[in-house]
Amino acid sequence: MTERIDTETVETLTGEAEQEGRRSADSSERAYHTIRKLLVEFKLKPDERLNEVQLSRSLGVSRTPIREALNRLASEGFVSLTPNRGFFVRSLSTEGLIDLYELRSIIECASFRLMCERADDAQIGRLTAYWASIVDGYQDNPPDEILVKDEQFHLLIAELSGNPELASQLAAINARIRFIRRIQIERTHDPRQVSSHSEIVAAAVRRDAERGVKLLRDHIEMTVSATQEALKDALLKVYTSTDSIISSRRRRNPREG
Amino acid sequence: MTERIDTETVETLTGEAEQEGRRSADSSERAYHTIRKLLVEFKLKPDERLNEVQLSRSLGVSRTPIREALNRLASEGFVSLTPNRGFFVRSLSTEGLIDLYELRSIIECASFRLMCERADDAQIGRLTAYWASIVDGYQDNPPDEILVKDEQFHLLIAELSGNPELASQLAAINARIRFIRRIQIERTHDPRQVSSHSEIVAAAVRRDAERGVKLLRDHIEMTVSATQEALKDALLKVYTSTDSIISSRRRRNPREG
DNA sequence: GAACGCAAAAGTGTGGACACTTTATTGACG
DNA sequence: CGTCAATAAAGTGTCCACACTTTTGCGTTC
Repeated sequence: MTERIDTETVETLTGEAEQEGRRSADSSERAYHTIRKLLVEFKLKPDERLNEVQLSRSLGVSRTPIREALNRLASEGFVSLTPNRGFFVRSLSTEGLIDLYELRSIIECASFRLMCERADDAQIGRLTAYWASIVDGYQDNPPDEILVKDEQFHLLIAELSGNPELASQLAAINARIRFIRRIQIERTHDPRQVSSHSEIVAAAVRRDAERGVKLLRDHIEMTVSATQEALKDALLKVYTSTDSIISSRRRRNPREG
Repeated sequence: MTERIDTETVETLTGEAEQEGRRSADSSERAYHTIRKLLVEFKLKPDERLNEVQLSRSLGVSRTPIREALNRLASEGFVSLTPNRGFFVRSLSTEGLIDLYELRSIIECASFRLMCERADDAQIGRLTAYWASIVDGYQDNPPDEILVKDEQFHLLIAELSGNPELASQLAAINARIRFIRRIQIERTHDPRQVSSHSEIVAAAVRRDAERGVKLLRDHIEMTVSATQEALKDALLKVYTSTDSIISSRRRRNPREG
């Protein structure tokens, strides 16, 4: 069976008819987003070797933009590169995820603290307004929506810290844990999420850094433990799906642990 | 005047004779390190447009590995990419640097805290041993050596936190502020650096997280103010050097702010 | 029949070509 | 003279070709 990628997912790239040669001038960019999406959505499985030729065929572009995309993804931690052997999907280990959650907690807590110090009332107002605009029926949203809204909420705090580096770091971390977060959100319909966010907003209004940091830490801590469980589901979900891109016979990279 | 890059710096790439075709299989990797070094050392100036053809000629490889290297450098924040216009050296603004120092402080303080919680005596021993091995005549080293040793010291703390993400984040941040740190170290021969490190080690041995965090914060804070001054020197150093690669008439990228 | 080695196949790494876009240059027009 | 348009030059984005490396497959040997 020749390995093929779900066309529905990839369509975006080949969308605009392309009988004749090149003209788009952003194949790399689109390849980057498409492959990244495949990674986030588990279409490409952990430890799997990425075949450049196959990817280029699937996305309808040559290997050059594929490689440029993979290089970017490599420095962002989505994939790894072994010389002369190619790119591999980042492995999915519990420890690695816990580390990322820990990093996220650090960035977010620091962001909140700085926001309390620096943000003026109008800026804090943006946070309360945003939360007010999504709080109604928050839990009734589909998981994808919840995920986006939750990420936006936390990202807004990072932006209000006044340090754009914090915001971009958080965005990068979010992208890397998104795949597991989505699964975790599907599993746990915890109403405490809502009250937790409300309390965080309240602490922000009072400029109560200590309280907010504690809330955030617990908020994230809570998800970490849920993640442990979600991970089992994830692994199941990954290794049982029939439309695997790579052929069934899966082998670990012999050069890595 | 055709723009040329100091050959002495670049030599590393063409070092091993290459009359006949290709065979190395790591041109991208070497291009990455070479260009990164050029950026760190100010050989390539802020806001300057990077000419791929020229770079490829200078480094003796084709544009393909150059572009792969630039893509990686782009996602690491060293350069930016504007479609159809190419790669530009990250601009050198005070605010941006302060943000990076702040991020560094956040990562380091969190690392220290975690190290105190998690590292066993043998691991703390590595820290004390490393510091003991470099403390003698620390300030007498050339600036480059001081920089490397200082970075290693702080990186070791991040590693001892037990969270590899923290270590890799810190390494990335260090690379981005290295160019200004070097200049700053040249300027300020502050003996407090030494005692500061010693105190940090002492706090680590006592597992005194609060004390260590305070020391680190002050330690970095101190450098930030020195950086403000160093920046003036840097800008001078950059824009007065006669063999500027960019022509005198300097224009900002019209598509950016 | 298991281990080894050799040859074919698959796959990555890089050079080079060329279309399209941006930038620089030239010349006409006000 | 300065502004604008047309044109030429330079530069990027992408494809393709091919060398070199790794992996697979097969036959040979003990």
